[in-house]
Amino acid sequence: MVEKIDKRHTGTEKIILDAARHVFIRKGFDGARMQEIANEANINKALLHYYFRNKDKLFMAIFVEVIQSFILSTVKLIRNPGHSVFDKIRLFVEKYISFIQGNPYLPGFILNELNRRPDRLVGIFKSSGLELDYFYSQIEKEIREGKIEPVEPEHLLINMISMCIFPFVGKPMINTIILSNSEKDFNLFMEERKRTIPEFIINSIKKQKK
Amino acid sequence: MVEKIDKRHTGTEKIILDAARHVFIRKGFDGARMQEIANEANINKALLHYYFRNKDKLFMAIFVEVIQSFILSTVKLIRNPGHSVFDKIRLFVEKYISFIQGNPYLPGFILNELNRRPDRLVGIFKSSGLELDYFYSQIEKEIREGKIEPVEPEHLLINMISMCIFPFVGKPMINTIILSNSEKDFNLFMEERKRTIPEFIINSIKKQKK
DNA sequence: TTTTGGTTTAACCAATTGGTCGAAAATAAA
DNA sequence: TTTATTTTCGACCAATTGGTTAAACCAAAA
Repeated sequence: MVEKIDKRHTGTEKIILDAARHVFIRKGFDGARMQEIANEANINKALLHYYFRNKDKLFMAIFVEVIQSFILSTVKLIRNPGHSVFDKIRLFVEKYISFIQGNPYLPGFILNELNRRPDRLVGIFKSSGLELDYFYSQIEKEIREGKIEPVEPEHLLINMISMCIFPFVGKPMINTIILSNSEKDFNLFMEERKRTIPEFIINSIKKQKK
Repeated sequence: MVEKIDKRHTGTEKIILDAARHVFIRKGFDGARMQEIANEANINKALLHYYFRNKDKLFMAIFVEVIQSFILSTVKLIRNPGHSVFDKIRLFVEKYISFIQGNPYLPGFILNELNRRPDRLVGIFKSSGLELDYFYSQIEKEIREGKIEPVEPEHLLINMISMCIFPFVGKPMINTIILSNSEKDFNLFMEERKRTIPEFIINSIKKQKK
């Protein structure tokens, strides 16, 4: 109990936030216990309330932070000009999956809380400057230029995101159903998907040579 | 409070299960309250414990039921012989999305509980006779016959399931980000996907004419 | 009518949980 | 050093929650 965690140059506030993020992501809002967060931060429970008045405030603090980091990783990729749609698809899938591999419980956490209290979301999203129009116009432009087959941009985007995120949310299911018989493990499967998904998408929308 | 819900030919046990299913799916295990379930069933809280010894037992009862209904709707489609892979893809997407439209909170509930207590899952899945080998062999057969391009069956299946389920899990996100500017609503979007997804998949794996 | 068995209820209990309070350290200001 | 301010803590509280109990209810059998 004595071992003080290396504080670096950060204060108690940061320590609390780190602990809270861990616990909330593992257990969700309802499952998380203030005491558990306090333990993980090696501090007194009363301190939580000293820095963040109540559980709700503490939760929102990390929820906002987490969602914004998630959105940011999306925006950067999609907005970048100078890449063709195909390039962006390859880049997006590769980087997005890698990002989630580093934070495998993020999607489940976000999706769960999103559905439990949808109202809380809107403001966060609006304020994080997610802008998809540029990506949509680029797709429509390349369709007109005959580089790719006609597709609905919204569906293409959702398809791409679905195929990247869903496996992480459904990981226990996939492990049981899909990979049970083979000796393949989940991480290897997701590595394959970095190659497999862009192939799959591009194959579908690239202009056919008749 | 007096209005007795139509019991049909079922007893209190069924009434409790129905109430429990509603509350658990809405709130998850941690968020659900025995009292709330009792209220929704118009019975005394002690009765819950009389029929199902404790919260855990009650939860497992409905969890198993729900998962099996979900799996069953998958198995039926995939196993059916006499359909080509393309037919099955069209049928699967159409029926699967329709099924979830009728139970829109099922995927979120299942995925969440799956991740919270993965261990509980395995047994349920094993006992529900999910068998994918037939589908895999059929795909490999049609690849050999030159009907479809070479693809990894596991990835194809996960892609298909991802594109169907994910939008429901991420509904609040989609509503905010994707459909906010257009007047399109979510249900219409999913109706479109019944056409859009099979098109997208088949386009990707159908044999190219050079 | 009395008995018997399962069913239902109100009242209660112990444990947990989010949150508070006043005092003690620790730190900064004077 | 003395004083004021901020940070940390142990102890406590009120409310909630899962679970129990003993008694009441009620239909069918005896």
